[in-house]
Amino acid sequence: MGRNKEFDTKLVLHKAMEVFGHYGYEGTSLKQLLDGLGIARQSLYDTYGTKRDLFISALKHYVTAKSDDVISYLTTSNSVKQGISDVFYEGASVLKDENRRKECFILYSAFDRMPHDTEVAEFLTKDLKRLEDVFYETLVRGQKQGEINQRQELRAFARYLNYSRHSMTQLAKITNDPKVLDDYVKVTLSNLDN
Amino acid sequence: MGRNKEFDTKLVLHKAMEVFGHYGYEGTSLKQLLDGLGIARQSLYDTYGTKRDLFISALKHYVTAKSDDVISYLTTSNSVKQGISDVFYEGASVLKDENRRKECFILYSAFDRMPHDTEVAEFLTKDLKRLEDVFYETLVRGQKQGEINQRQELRAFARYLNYSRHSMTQLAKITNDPKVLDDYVKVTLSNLDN
DNA sequence: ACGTTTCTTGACCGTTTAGTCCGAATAAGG
DNA sequence: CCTTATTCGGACTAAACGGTCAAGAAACGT
Repeated sequence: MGRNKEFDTKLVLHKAMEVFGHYGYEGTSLKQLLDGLGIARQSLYDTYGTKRDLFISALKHYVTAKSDDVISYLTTSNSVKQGISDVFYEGASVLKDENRRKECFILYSAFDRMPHDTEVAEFLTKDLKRLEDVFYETLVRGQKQGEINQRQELRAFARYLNYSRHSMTQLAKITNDPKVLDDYVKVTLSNLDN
Repeated sequence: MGRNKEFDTKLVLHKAMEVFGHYGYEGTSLKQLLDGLGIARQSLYDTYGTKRDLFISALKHYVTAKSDDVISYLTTSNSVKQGISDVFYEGASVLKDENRRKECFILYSAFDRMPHDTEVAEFLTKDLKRLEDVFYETLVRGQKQGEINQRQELRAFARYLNYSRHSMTQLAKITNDPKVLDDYVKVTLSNLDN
C-alpha cells in the first residue's frame, strides 16, 4: 500500500560517499549534496534523517563492506602471502578505477573528523582494531605454514600492513598517478619476503 | 613610530596550523579560529587578510620549513641510510610529542582540499615532486656508495619513501598510539636493507 | 605634547547554512 | 474509488557564517 520508493536507497548511499569524499563533510553544502544525490530535499530528510545521519550511514556502510572484503581475502586464501597480496592489489585496482575510486574518499573525510568527533572516532577505532587482529592472526598462520620469516615481529608487521592499507586511500586522494600506487604496493609487499 | 605589534606573527601562524589541523579548513569557524589564535578579529584581518589567506600562509610556512628540514637531512648526511633513517625518526618523534604534533595536521587539511582547490593542489604537488626528486638523488648516491642494493628500482623506492613519510602524519592523526608510529617506521626502514 | 600605529570591542552587513513546513502531484494496494 | 506512501518544489525560519566599519584606548617614535 502506498507509493514505492523511486530511488535505490543503497545507490544513493554510494553517491553520498562520493560527494562527502570529494568535498569533505563540512565542505559539502546541502545544495551540493542534493545535486549529487539527485533526490529532492524532503526525500533526504524522510529517508536518511539529517545531513550528519546520512554521513554516518554512508560511512558505516562503506567501512563495514570494505573490511568484510579484506577479512574474506585474508581468511579464505590458503597462502598467507597470496591473501595479503590480494588485499593490496585489489585495493589499488579500485583506487585506480576512475568510477570506483570516488566513494573511497569518504574514509578520508571520516579520518579528518576523528580528533573532534567521538562517534566517528569510536567507530573507526573499533574497525581498525578488528582488522589489525585479523592481519595478526593471518601472519601467525603464515609463520606456522613457513611462509613468514620467524624473525618478524608479527604485531608490528600487522600494524604496518593495516595502516599501510589505509594509507593507500589517502595516497590516492592526493595523487591520481597510478604509478605512485603501484610503486607503493610493490615496495610494501616486498616486506613479506624478509 | 607607532605602536608595536603585541603578538608574535610567527607564533600566531603556528597556532593557526594547530586550529586548522584540528577542525579542518571548512570545519574551523571564525570564532574558533580567533579563540585559538588569541587575537582580536580585526587584528587577524589587518595582519593576515581573510581566513583563506591565513590558511594559505600557514600551510606554505609549514610545508616549506618541513621540506627544507628533510632535504637538509638527506643531503648533509654522509651515510644515505642514516639520512633517510633520520628523516623518519625525526618525523615520528615530532608526531609523538603532544605539543609539536598538533600543527602538523594542517597538512592533512590541505591534502583534503586538493581535489577541489587548485591553488592548494598546485602548491602541494610541486613540493611533493621536489621532495621525491631529492629522495631519488639520495638513493642514487646510496647505490654508488654501495649502501643500497643494485636491484632496487630507485624511482619506485623514492616514491615509496616520499609518500610513506606523509602517511606518517595521516597515521598520527588517526591514532595517538606511539607504538603504531614506531612500528610503521621500523618496518618501512627495513626496506633499506633489501 | 603630538602624530602614528596597533589593539580591543561591539555593532553591523549580506549571504549561506541546515532544517522545517506545506501543498500538489503521483503511484501503489485494497 | 479511496487510502496510504512517496515525490517534488517552493517558501520559510532561525542561526551561523565570513567579512567590514567605527570608535576609543594604549603604546610607540619624534
